[in-house]
Amino acid sequence: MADGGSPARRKRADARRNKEALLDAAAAAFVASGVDVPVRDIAARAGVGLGTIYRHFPTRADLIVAVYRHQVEACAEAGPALLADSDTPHAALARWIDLFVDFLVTKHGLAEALRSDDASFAALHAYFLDRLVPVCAELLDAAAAAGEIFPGMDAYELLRGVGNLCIGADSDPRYDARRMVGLVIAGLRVR
Amino acid sequence: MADGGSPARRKRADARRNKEALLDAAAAAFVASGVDVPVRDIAARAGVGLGTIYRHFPTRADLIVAVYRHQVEACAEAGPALLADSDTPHAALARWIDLFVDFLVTKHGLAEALRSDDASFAALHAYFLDRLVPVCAELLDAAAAAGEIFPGMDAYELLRGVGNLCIGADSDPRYDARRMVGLVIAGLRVR
DNA sequence: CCAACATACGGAACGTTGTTCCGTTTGCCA
DNA sequence: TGGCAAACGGAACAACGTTCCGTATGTTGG
Repeated sequence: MADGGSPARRKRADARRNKEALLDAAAAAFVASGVDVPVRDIAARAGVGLGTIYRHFPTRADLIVAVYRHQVEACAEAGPALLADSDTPHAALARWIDLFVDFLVTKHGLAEALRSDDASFAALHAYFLDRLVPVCAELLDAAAAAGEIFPGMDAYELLRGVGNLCIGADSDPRYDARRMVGLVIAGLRVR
Repeated sequence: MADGGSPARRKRADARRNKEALLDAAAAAFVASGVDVPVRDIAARAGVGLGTIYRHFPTRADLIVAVYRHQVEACAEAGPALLADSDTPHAALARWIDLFVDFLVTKHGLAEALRSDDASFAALHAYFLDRLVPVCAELLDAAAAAGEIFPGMDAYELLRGVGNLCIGADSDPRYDARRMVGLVIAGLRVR
């Protein structure tokens, strides 16, 4: 358990408890009110003070990353699997992007936060990009190598665009982010 | 009947003057700090009090619409002209969308405001849609009639998606909204 | 088991921004 | 020019993010 050598002392029990409570409370609050939910609401749900939430998660991005880390990891890991399972690299790309879109549109306000240039979201930005851009690049390269899409598409730009297309998709019945993303993926094809 | 004809009394001179000053100040403030610039900043630029700005422009949307009305009108009117001048309806559509994108990406924060579901932006939403959706629909219909794109694309959805793609395009050198929008337009083509 | 100390906690307090409200000023017309 | 409706200004309040420090408590050495 001790992470050998590192002098990182075991945290106090109440600190660990509060961190867990905050994660649970934040997850619930995000579902109920979106990732923009006021910090006070999360603290109240968790039954802790404001100081506590800022001590454990200095920025909102830290909290969001902590809450959604597992799902982002799952999405990242699905990339190679889809490439192996799909008929063509382009199909794998399309299915992977669909996973990403499904994830984003079901998280109230996450797409907005993801593209925000607010400094307090830098960690969020960085985490998503670090984890997903390489996967997307791999899929793009495979599809380009197979001659299915024109080469040179930048993975960051594609993800950024797809993320943008997901903004507000959950609060407008006349807008279907999946259909628009589908157009983008179709537009990538060589003709 | 008593209010028949034009009962609209001529406004007081100071009121007209202040409204003009506010429009100028808002235009400058939008350029300098984006359409999210604090109301106080606009009031200070115009040299008026807070009450005055709210009296003339009850919501931020009213102010934004007033500032950009001319440019939106110009964009709307360019639609039929492009249809007449271009080689094909699809080309006209592409050029018109480019106009729209150029307009959006040069207005700090406007794309965000446009897609916001905040009630105070309802008037903005309504104005842009009323003015631009019919034009876009006309271009889409023409392209579909010419067999260049698959039929059934909804003008509202396309504009909404294009607007989304423009969000944050002016603060990220790695992201080119025009290229992403180009993919969408390419994706519309029948193959 | 207890004391002493580092750790962690809670929430008051402050800054920013949107929005309302009302006492005061001012343009306009008779 | 007098009077009044129109318009003005900014104080005041609410919501929110963020900081800070006096207080409480888990942990550990004796």
